[in-house]
Amino acid sequence: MTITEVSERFDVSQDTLRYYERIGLLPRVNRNKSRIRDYTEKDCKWVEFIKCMRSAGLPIEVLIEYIALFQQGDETIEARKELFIEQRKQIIKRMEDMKKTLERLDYKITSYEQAIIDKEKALRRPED
Amino acid sequence: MTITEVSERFDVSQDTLRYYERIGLLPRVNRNKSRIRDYTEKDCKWVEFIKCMRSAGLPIEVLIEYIALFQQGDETIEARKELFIEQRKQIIKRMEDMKKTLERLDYKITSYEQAIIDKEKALRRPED
DNA sequence: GTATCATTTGAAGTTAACTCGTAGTCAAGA
DNA sequence: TCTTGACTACGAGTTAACTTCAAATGATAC
Repeated sequence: MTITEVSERFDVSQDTLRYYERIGLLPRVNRNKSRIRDYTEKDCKWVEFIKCMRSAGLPIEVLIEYIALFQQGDETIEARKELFIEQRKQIIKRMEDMKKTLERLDYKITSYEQAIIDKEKALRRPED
Repeated sequence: MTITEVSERFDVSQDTLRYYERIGLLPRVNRNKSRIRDYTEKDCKWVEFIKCMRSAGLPIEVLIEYIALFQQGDETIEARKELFIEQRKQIIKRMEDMKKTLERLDYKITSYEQAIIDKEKALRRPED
């Protein structure tokens, strides 16, 4: 699979794919005889995984650490588990913050709606 | 209220408070006779509001726009409402992404736990 | 066989959101 | 009066995460 195909399939720019590989966020992708990247299904799984984790705000640095641990084999299972538990905690914290903000936005939106209705009512009153 | 007090009260650095004001994210704070900032309760409300919105990931640019609209008065209520509705949509999208990631992390954590248990069991088996 | 086009690498540039550095002001304490 | 410490403005520096650029290479189309 070429970089163009992977880029389109996962909606990640080619530059980003190369960048991820360069910084060790993606395990090194194999090249064909012309030194051009040839992505396997396994590589694609990684891309999809990274996309998912990034969309939840996990920092690249943490993901690099995870990949490194993963490549060291079964000895690092405990460490990987701890890493995920920590990230899980942070996602929950962020979701709580967002929930609070959401409630506040909802309240504001409702108030604004009421204000708009009131304004219209005032306009429709005969004495104006 | 001095900048030190506000900074401590909301856990926002003095630099950030000055920065927010400089870029128009905070309405201009009054100075005393010595040109030193003297925050009112109203100013504090803004700081708290900005902190809340930022914690949910609303971009500074959007918040600047909101403050600008707010300062133009009642004519901008509709625009402010639309701005909030758009941000609301984006927060919900991000929360959904996070929820998906969370489920995936939970699954991984459980698998790792099982793997650790299996490894320990293997160690305890008499034939080893 | 030459033009075109995707791809390669590594370095430099960009953006958002701060954060720091510098030089200067001002009020209070020794 | 001298110094100490908080504060000021504003420009420069930083960090994360990309993105763009430039020069070179290789394959394909005509």
